[in-house]
Amino acid sequence: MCMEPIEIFKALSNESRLQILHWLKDPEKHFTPHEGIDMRKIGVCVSQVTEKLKMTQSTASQYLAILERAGLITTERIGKYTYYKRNEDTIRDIGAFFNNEI
Amino acid sequence: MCMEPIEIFKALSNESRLQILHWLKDPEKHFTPHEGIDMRKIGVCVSQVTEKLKMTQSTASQYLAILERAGLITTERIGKYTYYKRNEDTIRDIGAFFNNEI
DNA sequence: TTGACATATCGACAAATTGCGATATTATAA
DNA sequence: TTATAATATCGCAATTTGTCGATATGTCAA
Repeated sequence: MCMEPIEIFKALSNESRLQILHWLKDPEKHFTPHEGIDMRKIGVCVSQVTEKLKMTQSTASQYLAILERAGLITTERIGKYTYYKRNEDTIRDIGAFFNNEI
Repeated sequence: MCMEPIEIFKALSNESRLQILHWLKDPEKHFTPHEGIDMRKIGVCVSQVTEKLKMTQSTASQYLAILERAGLITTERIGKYTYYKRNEDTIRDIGAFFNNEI
């Protein structure tokens, strides 16, 4: 368990980032399909998030980076796409932190 | 269940405020006694928090107000003292929100 | 190699947050 | 009523965050 609660709460202190995390819970439901990729296993790419967010590519990329630095999502580059998906480990840990420390 | 997750996460995005919330879990352990008050039932006053925080009274008062606006603590004025204690309801709700929505 | 697309990063600027000192308000005791 | 202690609020400078447009970097296909 290696996480920075403050960094995590800051990452969660933004409606758009909260939505991204929520959408990633059931990506098939929220994102348009992409290159026959299994979103559940691999994740979704920046373009998909950008479209869904209705914000600029720059902002989407930065928000994903913030979530990643907080440990809430993981990243994997495949070809020219970068896929992001939830990191259930950290999400579980912060839940536990919530119950124990807060 | 009436809470603003963003406001709550912002309130939690600060080391001092996180500590206050944590200290209030077991106030007897963390605060110096005060006027024979039962801290567990009534809470702790701004002066106690100020002393423990080692910050100014102004900052302590503001941080408590932020936690209160987020619904994480409740306030009760008794005489010239204002006592604050945890609001377990909201804390439980945000935990549930975390498990369901995040 | 070049063109085109996907992503990351930089620079900017407004808005929000941090934490403080000074001051206003409230409540009690004398 | 006044002095005093406890708390809240105001105004501030410094820092961080939100969001963008522009540009740089990476990757594949032709």
